[in-house]
Amino acid sequence: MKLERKDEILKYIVEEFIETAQPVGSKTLLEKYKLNCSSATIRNAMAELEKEGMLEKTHVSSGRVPSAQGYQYYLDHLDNSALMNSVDMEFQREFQEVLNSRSKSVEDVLSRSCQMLSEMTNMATVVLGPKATEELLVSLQLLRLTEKTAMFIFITDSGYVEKKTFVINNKDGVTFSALSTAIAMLSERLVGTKISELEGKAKALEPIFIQTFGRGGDVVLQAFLDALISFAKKRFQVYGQKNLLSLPEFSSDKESFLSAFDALQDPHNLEKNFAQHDDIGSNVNVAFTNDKKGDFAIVSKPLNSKDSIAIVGPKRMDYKRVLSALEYVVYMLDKYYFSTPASSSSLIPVSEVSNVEIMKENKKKPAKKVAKKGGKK
Amino acid sequence: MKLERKDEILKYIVEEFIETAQPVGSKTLLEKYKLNCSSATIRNAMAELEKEGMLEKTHVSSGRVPSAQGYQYYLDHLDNSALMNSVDMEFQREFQEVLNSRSKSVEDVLSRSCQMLSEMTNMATVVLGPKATEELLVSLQLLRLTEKTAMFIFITDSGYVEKKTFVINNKDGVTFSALSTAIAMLSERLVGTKISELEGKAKALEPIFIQTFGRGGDVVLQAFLDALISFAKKRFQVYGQKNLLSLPEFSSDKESFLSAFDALQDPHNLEKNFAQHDDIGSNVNVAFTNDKKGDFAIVSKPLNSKDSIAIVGPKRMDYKRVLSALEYVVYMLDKYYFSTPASSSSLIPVSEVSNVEIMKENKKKPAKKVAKKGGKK
DNA sequence: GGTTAGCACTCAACTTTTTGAAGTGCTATG
DNA sequence: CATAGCACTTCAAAAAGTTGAGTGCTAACC
Repeated sequence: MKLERKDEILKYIVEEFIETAQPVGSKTLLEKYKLNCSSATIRNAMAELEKEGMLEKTHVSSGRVPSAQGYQYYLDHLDNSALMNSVDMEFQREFQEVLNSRSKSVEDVLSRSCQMLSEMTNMATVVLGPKATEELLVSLQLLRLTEKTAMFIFITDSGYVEKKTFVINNKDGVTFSALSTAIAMLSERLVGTKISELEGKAKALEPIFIQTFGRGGDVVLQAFLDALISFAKKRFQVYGQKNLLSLPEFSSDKESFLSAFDALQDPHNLEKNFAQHDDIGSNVNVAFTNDKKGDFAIVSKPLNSKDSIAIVGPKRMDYKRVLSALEYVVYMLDKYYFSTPASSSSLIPVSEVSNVEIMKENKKKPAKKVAKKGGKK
Repeated sequence: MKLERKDEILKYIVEEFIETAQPVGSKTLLEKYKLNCSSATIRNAMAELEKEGMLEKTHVSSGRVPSAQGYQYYLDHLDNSALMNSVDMEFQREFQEVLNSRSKSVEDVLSRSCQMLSEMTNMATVVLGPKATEELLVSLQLLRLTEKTAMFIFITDSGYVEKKTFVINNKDGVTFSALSTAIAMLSERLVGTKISELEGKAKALEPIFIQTFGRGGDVVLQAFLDALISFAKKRFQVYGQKNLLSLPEFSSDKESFLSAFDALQDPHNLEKNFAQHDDIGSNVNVAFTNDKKGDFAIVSKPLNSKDSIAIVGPKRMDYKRVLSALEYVVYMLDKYYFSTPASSSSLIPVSEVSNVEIMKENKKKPAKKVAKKGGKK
């Protein structure tokens, strides 16, 4: 059996299955893709590919479906250099509009980017930030909201903001102004500390507090520490998870959708499947999960030094589309937001670039390589 | 036909349907509830109730299903005084634990409360805040994140925090310190302004900015205004929407779940069906929606002067359970968080109340009345 | 060796038929 | 006004039959 043809057949099967979500048969393959051989030959090739673990059958007389290994092989042999130029023009145009949109805050642009990614890929998109506990406290404030309520505001070095509102009751000398003093004191000592080390460091201040405020100081400190414990580990945003419901792999079976939904409720579970920041700027990472929580493909890429962006869906996804779209979006965001080349302009760089370039001929396409990364089996 | 019996039959039908989600027949009714009459009598009553618009049939020889009007009647005639005491003991115990939990910030307690409500009612729970645009700006800050990025932080009088990160590029004199001065200036003039009026008011400052900063000031101001425009209207949290998927009304039909999901993506659409704050502290409101977006019941109650909490699900929901749970939770939250009776204690009131009371015998049950409010038909 | 035509077999998916349970309305009677 | 009885309706689920896409294998062919 010619190796070349076998590869080709595998590729076609993967693509056909990606498109139709139906097991692929030898005849269909023959008709749709012009292979100059007969269906019997294709069947032979398929039998071999199955033996090699690239394909699977749903039942003895069904067509073939790619296995995880099959997808992996497909991904490893994708023509990456062509991907970047395959980004849909319409998408590029729309994305350009986002970059030129009125509000150019990182939050707004990122959120709209993700919505667009979700929409065009019909998958869920996740932006995953670093664990808040690994970040540094850069600001600790107290704000009076009403007569009886006050709000702590914690801000970390990557701009994560967490607020905690408390009810104050002017007893035991816990007045707003006392609180204010306490927080100023805490702020002075704790800004610059890693969140995870905050508790220990704050605890050490307890004697000072009790000395200064009496018993009330104790309570303040405890409340502060308690608030910290629930300091969100959730540094993520999920977009378009409802898209998954329209996919055949989830719509047929309620359970699987729910488990996908759950997994996306707390994507930190998926974190180990994300691209690492070590190789920032280089690769798109494709990982497959395979646990009780479900069976996903996670296509991810570091977005900047802290965050990653990922497209999450079933293994059967249009990788060409997904990889190229993600690559494109990250490239553009990086270019216009996260790096600031000398050539670019003032406060909001994009505002000056009235016509964001559209990549059609590849002049300076970024390095692109799909990295392997096996999910735990 | 005895009126009393008819009422009773309607009530049983509603409750049976709530429980089983199946059309209710005369025989079932007779067997399950001890009505001292025959099935034929029940049938006659049902025929009358149908004529009055309380019941509907799914097809000519099916059992009966309550109509919206039927539910309304049922709700109007619920024995409200008994509800408050019907809250599940286990739930009360668990809720007490939440109130006594380590972190007593309003955010944490509220979020856990809603999770509990969702879980016990198997519905979605929504906390809806006021429109951000109707609130006052109480703080406007600038924070340097990295060499190249800075973050605006807006805070409104109800403690809503919004952040916008921008990339700074030291050109045209737009340095961080210039920005800082600008924001200080803006802050001085704009704090206390209603968000919706901010834009106009800021615009008036443009000449001053241009004069002070030259062209750069212009850009800053514009960026600021643009960020405002996307200042989230979304002041809400949704919990447990995945529960809806397990309900027969949604699980059978993907479309209906999606429309429910969509409706919950932006609950401000549902806002008109929420309890009004005029009658704060008084009533639980039950409203039915009936539009293209779907068919829900919304059981809501003002939580404090700003926010409302609502349980959202299909019209077929266990109203006794839902009403009592919501009533209970809001009552407890109000008691320990939003009002601060003289009796209560220091910084975080609940921390002192080591054993939050459990209502078993009704001593001081709050005023309770179900308000009518027709959804638009 | 690789390729192909042909054939028997498998199995899921769809359609049709059958059956039974749950329900109603109506009528005559207590 | 309530009830027993009966004829009729409808849906849902099971059973039975039909179809079609797919396979593996064998024998022949280049």
